Amino acid sequence: MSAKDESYKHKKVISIGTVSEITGLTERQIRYYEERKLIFPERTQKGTRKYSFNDIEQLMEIVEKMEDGVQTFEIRQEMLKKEKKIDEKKIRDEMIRGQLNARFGVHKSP
Amino acid sequence: MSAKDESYKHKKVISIGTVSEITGLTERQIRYYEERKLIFPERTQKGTRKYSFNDIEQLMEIVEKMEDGVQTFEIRQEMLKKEKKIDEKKIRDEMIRGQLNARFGVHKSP
DNA sequence: CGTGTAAGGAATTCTGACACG
DNA sequence: CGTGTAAGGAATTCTGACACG
Repeated sequence: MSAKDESYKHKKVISIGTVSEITGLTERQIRYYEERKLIFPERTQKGTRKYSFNDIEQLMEIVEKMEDGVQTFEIRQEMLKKEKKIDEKKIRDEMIRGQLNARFGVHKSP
Repeated sequence: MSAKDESYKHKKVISIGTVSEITGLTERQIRYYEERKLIFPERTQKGTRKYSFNDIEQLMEIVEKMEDGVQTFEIRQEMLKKEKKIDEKKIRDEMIRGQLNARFGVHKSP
């Protein structure tokens, strides 16, 4: 996926009414999941929430988990675990990259 | 590009205020370009316009052409020409496919 | 805990029109 | 032709709170 496609997915441009239509959730529910830190819309200057397609996908996953009786608190914990794993992978990758550079790296500026 | 990425690009979910922010155009301008048939937003049930990322890109191109002194009428004509070319290619492709099928095609149902 | 709802206000969007040029 | 603007109305969104359970 190119960087451009990524920007489509992550750019926060969709207002809550549209998100409600797409996901089938009420605005109340969508705001509540934000309160529980499951999604993180941006705000315009005057305070209206803006969501990305990625947020919508996240909401779809939340819906499924809620239907399985999972509580928002647990969903949040799962999210934090996943983030942690990703961060750890990043650190590992950077370490490998750093060591390769230290031994075989090309130094561009003199 | 996968079908999913395509849907991000073409799904009409962005309201005019956001489009205005992103493109730098006034709402007046955006509505006018619609009147001139340069863009085709969808409408919600209650009549508010919804744009896609593709529409935004289209608007960016319009901006450049307008800066070059091209009139909306001419921009529309260019668009129609391009569409025509695409349609012609589609027909050619389908004819080739059809002929291949007629001679060597596999018939799935007996 | 998760969600519905009524309340009041602020911001958004829409249309049709007049204006300038 | 392309765009600005004031006008009036309708639809959207926001917050904080009460309710149920």
